[in-house]
Amino acid sequence: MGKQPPEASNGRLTLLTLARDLGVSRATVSNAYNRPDQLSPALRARILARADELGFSGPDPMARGLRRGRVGAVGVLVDEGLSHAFSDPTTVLFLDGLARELQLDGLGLLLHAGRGDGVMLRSIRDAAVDAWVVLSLPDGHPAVSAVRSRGRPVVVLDQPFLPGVPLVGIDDAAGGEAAVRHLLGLGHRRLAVLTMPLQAGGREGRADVRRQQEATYQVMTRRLAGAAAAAAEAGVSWDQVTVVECMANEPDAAARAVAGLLAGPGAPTGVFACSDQLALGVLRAARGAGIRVPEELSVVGFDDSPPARVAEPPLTTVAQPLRGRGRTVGALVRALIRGEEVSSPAKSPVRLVLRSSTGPLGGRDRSSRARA
Amino acid sequence: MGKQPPEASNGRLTLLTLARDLGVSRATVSNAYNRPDQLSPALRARILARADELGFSGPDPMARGLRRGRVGAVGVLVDEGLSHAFSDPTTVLFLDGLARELQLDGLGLLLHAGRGDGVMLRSIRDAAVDAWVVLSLPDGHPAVSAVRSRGRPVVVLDQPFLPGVPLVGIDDAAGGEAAVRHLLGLGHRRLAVLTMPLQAGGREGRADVRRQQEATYQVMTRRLAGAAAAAAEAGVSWDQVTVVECMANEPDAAARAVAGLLAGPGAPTGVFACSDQLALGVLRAARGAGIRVPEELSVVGFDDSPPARVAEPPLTTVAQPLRGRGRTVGALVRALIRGEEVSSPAKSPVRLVLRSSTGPLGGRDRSSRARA
DNA sequence: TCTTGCTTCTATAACGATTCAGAGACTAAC
DNA sequence: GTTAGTCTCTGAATCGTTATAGAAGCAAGA
Repeated sequence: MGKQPPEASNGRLTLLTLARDLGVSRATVSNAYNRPDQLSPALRARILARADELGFSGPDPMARGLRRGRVGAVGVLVDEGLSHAFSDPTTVLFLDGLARELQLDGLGLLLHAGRGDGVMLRSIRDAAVDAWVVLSLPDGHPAVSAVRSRGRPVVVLDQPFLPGVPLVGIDDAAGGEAAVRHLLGLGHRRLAVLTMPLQAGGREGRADVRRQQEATYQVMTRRLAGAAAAAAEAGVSWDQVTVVECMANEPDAAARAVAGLLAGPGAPTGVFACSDQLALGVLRAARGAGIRVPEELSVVGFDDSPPARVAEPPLTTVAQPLRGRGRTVGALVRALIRGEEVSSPAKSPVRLVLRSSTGPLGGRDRSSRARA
Repeated sequence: MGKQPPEASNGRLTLLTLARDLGVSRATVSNAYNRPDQLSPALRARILARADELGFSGPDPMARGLRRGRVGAVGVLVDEGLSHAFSDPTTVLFLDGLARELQLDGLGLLLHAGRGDGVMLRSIRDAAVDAWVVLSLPDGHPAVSAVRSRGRPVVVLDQPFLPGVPLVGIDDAAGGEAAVRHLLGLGHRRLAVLTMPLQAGGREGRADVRRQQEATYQVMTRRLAGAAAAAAEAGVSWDQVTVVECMANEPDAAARAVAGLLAGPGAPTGVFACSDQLALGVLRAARGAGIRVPEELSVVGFDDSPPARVAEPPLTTVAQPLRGRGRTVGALVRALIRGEEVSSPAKSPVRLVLRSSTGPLGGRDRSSRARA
């Protein structure tokens, strides 16, 4: 009998308390929870039964985390507030896929939302997590460097690009190209493109080429580049295409941003909205202005989120694997936590889903053309 | 010079590494981060600068958590999957309010979703959190007892009721009563009530009184009781009111559940849906069946969630403070973590918001009656 | 009988920080 | 010159667990 550890008269229930009570060692109690093969089934049963009796709910997660070097949680960094993030079906599906995948290893999701202010940075410094997932943050967002300096594995969705950090993304340029090519193919020449905020904070209104290139949201830059490529291919100068930036990735913002445009002279006959959320806003604005879709106005969205399917009319849109991206990111995170080396997977291809929000220029055809 | 701690040649950067490097004690480095008043500004600056240089991102959260007894995270328990929870605007707003309030103390949100299976229970046991928030879980959900046994503060939203555990809720009965009284006041006598799942799993179709009373979701029980009280008051037997249970709290589920009802003989002229999500489904079903709202059918929702305002037509609904409930719960959690004693606040009152989805029986009035 | 091996359990050393009591040095007051 | 007080900083104890090495007991094989 060596030096006795101090009396655990603390009140708090610990492994030691239980061990004393049962007359066994701490290690044995620990093994009862973590390594059943290390002790006789009979003793294990006795320990667990007594634990239950005393109301001991197992080893303290913090101490275990310290000792083992992992806590079983993954930090998720999202832009803006939570309600903002959650009101976007795209994000929600991503998180769902991510959570499902991580649950395979019993990993939880620790959400961090904010604009990168002091509070957010502090909570990043202090967060007990095994890895990080960065969710479409703009280049230069302070939270990103805060996360990197924590020295834990990181996986990025869409952006920013960080050397040596796995990134899961899609071929945004191809998506933008497909959308605009589709509109051009239907005969539309008076085009408008609606973008999410191009820089943190956002700004409502026309975005000239300069603003387009200065965008800190590369996803937008790439989709616009694709759109421009399609235009060039059809001999349409990019200058003739009205690019409008919205204050936020929400239907309301889009509806506000296009209201004037749709009513004005030389209104576009085809609109490519860089997200379904924005496209829904366009539909709403059109309905408000008495403009028929697709007879008078064709609208293409991006994402193929659930609301796109039930929209009135159902949206033609660029589909990307939403929940699937979550699972992919989750799988990478799990591998990184296991200590494996991983690299960015190939960008998922995108695919244009044709529904009823687009039609030939001047078309009067009301028949359903859904070929999804 | 007493016994030297072992060489920190580990590779990993710790307080000790930094202390050695600078020729100061661990305690001083710790103070540089946590108690600036405990050392000279000059030394503190030197320490932080050197930390930055070496890429040391501050004290290890796990070790700090163990020593201090808190980690800076709050566990949130939600029913079903995350996507399910997030697709409900009510939940999203609640979480947003909760996150904002918790952020005041630098607390993050650790999400746990699931049906109470082994995986979920295990992740509850292993989660490093300072407190728990239980989000409308049915009575007897296994996750609830798992959480309670962890011995940390708990706050419940809506249900289940747990002795000694603060609960934030609203006056559901009054809400149900107001909704049905409103319909009765407009002259409606053929009524239907649409409920969310009454028990875990849900079931689609008519719910007889027995099923209503066996509901494990007390929120439903109470709203139904209120509705029944209003009916009784007007001399309408509860038996004459068609109560239909939906498979899920989603518009689609509601639309499916009422499709037959609206088409059939003796179709109701007034519907009280126990949530806006369900009410939206009713609107959709009505539109699909060519039934005009409110001329031929009046619909009342519950929650006053954002979609209710932009619905077509805008929903008459029972308003409850959505984001506000999140803040209230957050404030309670913060107080509990500080060690204060708290008790359940009074149930927030509810209030009927009149919009355009309800009208007098047989009414043909198309003028806007929004008085919200 | 001695060795070998297996099973079951224990003692002890980390894990990386925070906190408390106090050591020195220096200043201010008497 | 002594005492008291203030600033800085340090040493050691502690948080509750897991991992490692090894002890004790027993059975089997040579």
